[in-house]
Amino acid sequence: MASRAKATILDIAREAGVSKSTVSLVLQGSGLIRPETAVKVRKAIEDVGYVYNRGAANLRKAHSNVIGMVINDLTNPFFAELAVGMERVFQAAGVVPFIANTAENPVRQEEVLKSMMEQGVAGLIVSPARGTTPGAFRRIEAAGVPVVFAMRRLPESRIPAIAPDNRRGACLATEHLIRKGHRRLAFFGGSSDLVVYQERLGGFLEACDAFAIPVADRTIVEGETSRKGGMACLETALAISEPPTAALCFNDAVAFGVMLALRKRGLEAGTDFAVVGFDDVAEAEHYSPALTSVAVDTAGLGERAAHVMLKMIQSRTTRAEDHIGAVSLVVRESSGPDRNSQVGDAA
Amino acid sequence: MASRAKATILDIAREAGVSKSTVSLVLQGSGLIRPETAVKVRKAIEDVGYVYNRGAANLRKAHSNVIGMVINDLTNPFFAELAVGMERVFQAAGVVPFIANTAENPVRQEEVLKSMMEQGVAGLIVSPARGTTPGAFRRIEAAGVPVVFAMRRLPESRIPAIAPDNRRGACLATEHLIRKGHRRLAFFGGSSDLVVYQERLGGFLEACDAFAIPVADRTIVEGETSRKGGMACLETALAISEPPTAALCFNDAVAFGVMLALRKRGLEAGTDFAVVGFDDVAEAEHYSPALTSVAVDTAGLGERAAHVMLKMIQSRTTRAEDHIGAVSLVVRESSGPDRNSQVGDAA
DNA sequence: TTGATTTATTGGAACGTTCCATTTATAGGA
DNA sequence: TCCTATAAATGGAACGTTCCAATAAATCAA
Repeated sequence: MASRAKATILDIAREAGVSKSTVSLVLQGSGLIRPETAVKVRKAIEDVGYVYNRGAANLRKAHSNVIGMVINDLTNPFFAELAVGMERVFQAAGVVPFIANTAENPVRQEEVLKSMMEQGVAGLIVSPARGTTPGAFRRIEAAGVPVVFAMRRLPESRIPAIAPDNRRGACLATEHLIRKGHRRLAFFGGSSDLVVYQERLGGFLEACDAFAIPVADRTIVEGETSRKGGMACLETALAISEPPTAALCFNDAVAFGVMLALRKRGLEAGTDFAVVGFDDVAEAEHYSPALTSVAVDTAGLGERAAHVMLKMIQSRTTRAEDHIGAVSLVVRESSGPDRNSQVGDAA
Repeated sequence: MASRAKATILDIAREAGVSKSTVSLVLQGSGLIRPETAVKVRKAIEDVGYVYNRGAANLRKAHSNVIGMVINDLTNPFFAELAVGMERVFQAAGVVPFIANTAENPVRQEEVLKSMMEQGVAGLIVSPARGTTPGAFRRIEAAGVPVVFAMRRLPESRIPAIAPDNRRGACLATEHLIRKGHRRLAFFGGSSDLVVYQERLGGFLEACDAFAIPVADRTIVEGETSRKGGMACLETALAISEPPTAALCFNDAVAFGVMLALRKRGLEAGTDFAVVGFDDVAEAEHYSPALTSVAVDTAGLGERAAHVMLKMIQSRTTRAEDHIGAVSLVVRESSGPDRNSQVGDAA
């Protein structure tokens, strides 16, 4: 089974008694080949244990069938879901997406992008690492390889982005808290170097403005976008003189951290302090108490991003429109009314 | 910036006024080149926006610098952690791992493996999808590409596997439950087509035997390895006449499902029913109640797998030894004593 | 039968690299 | 000065494909 040195198209040609061109045609499923010849060739392919050399083929074929997905944190189930959504549509299109993780490290991201370019990817879907410099994609754009940003965008960049309506989601969630009677509100986690952060915080402030919450009653605590970060945020916020009674968190991970910190203090999320998350990861529903969160349809955004990418490749363009995904607030147990408020549960 | 048609080594040569061979040497960091020449060439590379064509290079260079990681379920944070562990060591070695997800689908896995082979990977680290046929890797082995299994192994295969000591972990956990006074024990989730399942169940039964638990008091419920599966398992188990008072779960996802189902019934894990998970994902610690689980050092296993792979590539072999990782039981709140037992909390 | 048309098949020239065998330039020793 | 040794740079032949233009075989119309 299979000779030592790897078989090429010529070995197959010899084995089947045809020319290399014929073998190539069969490999591409050309209709020009007489069926019986094709069968003969295919048998030879089996016999010699041939594996197609896509590198060699790409040397002639202009573009490849691989698309790169560069993701900033695979450990976050949120991004894993995104990846899965994309894969679904790529699979149907016969493209194989290769995923790489940058672990939120711009240097690593640079390496990964370089490697993918060298590999000759047809396109790149990227969720950029925090701190990515605007110039990081200049060379890739110059090379004419289409890029789409997913979930995150870069401050000043003409690269199309697929992202949820962060501002509206945050606004919705904040309104919800205010309607529950909360008047001293916090925004927990994230940092201002992320566009997403600015959008979400913007929505929070917009709602505060709309309901005339005094600036003094808005507590904003930046922090890591992780459980640990969330725990720290709560501690910081409760230490101030007139602490908030409710918080919108940058994402669900932060929210889980906040809930954990509450429990450690003997407080209960929902009754003693209202918590709302963002992203609505699968876990949110199963937490105790179940987490109120802004659902962003992660897998759907992944599919959308993949579609945009395919279209860009097909039409050989490097431009496309941004896409803003609809969001909705999923109210669960973690966002109860303010205990000291007269307003109560209404609305 | 960057001409339209993509630049090649020859364009650089022309630009820098040297031969293509010189450029190639510079690209490989050869010491044979006079430093000033190298500088000149590197400048030209920048100027023309050159991107290295690894496909073309691999045509001559025997083998590439990319390693494929084929993972059965990226959504499971457990596997994401594994991937991250591997990436750490590959990065240090200057190899870029490309990850692909098979979504637990053998057909998809076949496509993914084929695609990676065509791409000319130097090696493959695989966590095989459920239902993988033993022959799936025959061609890859025949082609001389090293393969390592991570976390899962195949029934009859000479491919080296890196996996935790499942049997011992299950045994440890079961002993713990028995020492807590439980006498009617369950094993929840998973299915017998997985080697891992057989090992974990084996450990469970071994401990049962050691403590002379009657066969009638052992409840084994197969099911999906997800929260949903766990919920179903509990329902099934509680429906029988003498239901178990404790369960070892196939993995943490199942355990979370069991805890959720308990809460829905108004029962509390730890006090009303003891639950032990397997894998000790990050979430386990933060759950409420915190989940007792068997820690397997996921990232460590990932690193180990990556090291084995690098060694195989280096020594051009396709064989290596299996690796069995140490496990330990992390006792938290979910595994309280049996309420009706005299034995109590001792040990 | 002959020429035109269609259907199958085929050689050969790319594609962008690497690497070996040479050539050319530089320096050192007599 | 010439010869040799070393250092630096180079041309050309691969590598495994694709694709164009060309050939060969089969079919058809006259």
